[in-house]
Amino acid sequence: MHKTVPPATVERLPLYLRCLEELPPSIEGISSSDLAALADVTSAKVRKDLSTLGSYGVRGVGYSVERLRFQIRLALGLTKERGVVVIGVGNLGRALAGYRGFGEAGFSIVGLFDVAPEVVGSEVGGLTVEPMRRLNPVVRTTDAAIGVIATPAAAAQGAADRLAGAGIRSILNFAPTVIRVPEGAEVRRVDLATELQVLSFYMHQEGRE
Amino acid sequence: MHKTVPPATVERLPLYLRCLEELPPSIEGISSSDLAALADVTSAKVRKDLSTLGSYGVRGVGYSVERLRFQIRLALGLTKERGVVVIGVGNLGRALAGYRGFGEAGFSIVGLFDVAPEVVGSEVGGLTVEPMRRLNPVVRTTDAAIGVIATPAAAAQGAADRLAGAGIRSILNFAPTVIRVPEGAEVRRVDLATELQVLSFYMHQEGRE
DNA sequence: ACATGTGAAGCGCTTCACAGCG
DNA sequence: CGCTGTGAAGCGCTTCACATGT
Repeated sequence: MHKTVPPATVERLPLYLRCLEELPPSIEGISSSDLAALADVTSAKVRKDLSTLGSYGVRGVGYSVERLRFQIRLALGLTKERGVVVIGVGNLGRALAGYRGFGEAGFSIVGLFDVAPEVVGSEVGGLTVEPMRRLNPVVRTTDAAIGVIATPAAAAQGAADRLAGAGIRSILNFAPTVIRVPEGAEVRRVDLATELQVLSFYMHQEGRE
Repeated sequence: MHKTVPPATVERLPLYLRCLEELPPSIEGISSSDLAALADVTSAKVRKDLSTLGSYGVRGVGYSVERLRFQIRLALGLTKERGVVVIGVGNLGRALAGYRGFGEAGFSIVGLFDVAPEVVGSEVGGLTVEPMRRLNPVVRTTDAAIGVIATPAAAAQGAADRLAGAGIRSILNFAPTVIRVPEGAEVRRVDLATELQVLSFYMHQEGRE
């Protein structure tokens, strides 16, 4: 029944969820191959992925869109809104603060923090930027669950330490460096330069042999 | 000799390169296990990855830092600077335009484009935002190689089509939607909501059995 | 009849462990 | 001796193909 969901599947569940949420309300059911076409994956992958959540399809018919949305949200733990704190209010931090996709995805920014005195106190995306020493109390009172690091590389490890110290165990790191966190904490890294360099590889490779 | 580099390795090469570039000039050699520690991977992985580029290590000693940097840059096709055009100058587009990491990684933004008349003509990060119809000529004259989509989801497919039409075959998509491109083009997707939702899964999972 | 759910096969990545070589 | 480079084993993900169920 509740087998453990493989990491590769976990990475695709948000994709499926997004595709399902883009469907017009008139569409009540969907087959694995139709969903596969929307998500640009194979239908076998869709079926295997969904089957790890349980048997929610109907043979000969397909899946109920609404049921699927519910089950994926459940599996991802999106049953309640999760608070996000952002450290580093530079270009990227500002972009994150103004990003509307948060709410739709089940998250809300509950705190912006920076070390620079000239930034602290300014209003960004409806929130006032606070000094780092306010991190712990804000995390405590808002019950924030996720920390986003949007600092320069040199400040990233320090930010991670502060987040860990505040009890945050899920970190999204936009700084272009590897950060170390205590056992039990989870870090995901998003690195623009890496993405471009990977594209560069395949571009470069094209002309080969 | 030049075996094909596995995708998993390609994704790690930028990481190694970054770690190597952060080293002080005094360090001339490095072992696979030291590099592994910096990159937070296993030493066997480092050796296997580097061996696909050729045999550039010295048994009993390690790798020459400079040689490794050169070989990784070569493999990634970072021998010449590559031009990047950005479509969509909202919060994210602005953040990208101001991002300093581009240059260090071997890229430079050569064009910013938007459909909104109130944005076109404004100066962002040292470049003037241009209307979409200027895309083709700019790509042609600058020989831009990569397109970044920083539009809202609804405009992403159109942006991708325009990029493909301009001859761009490497696309980095920040819009939260799946885009389709012609055969032979490469797309990488960076999705904030997906990252947060994956974190949410593991957070949620923690309390289990 | 038709689409799901799933064993089984296939494939690629990771890890192991050691031969090879400076 | 120390560390690289690499076959071989182990493991997980993907794909196949069909039994299963409505």
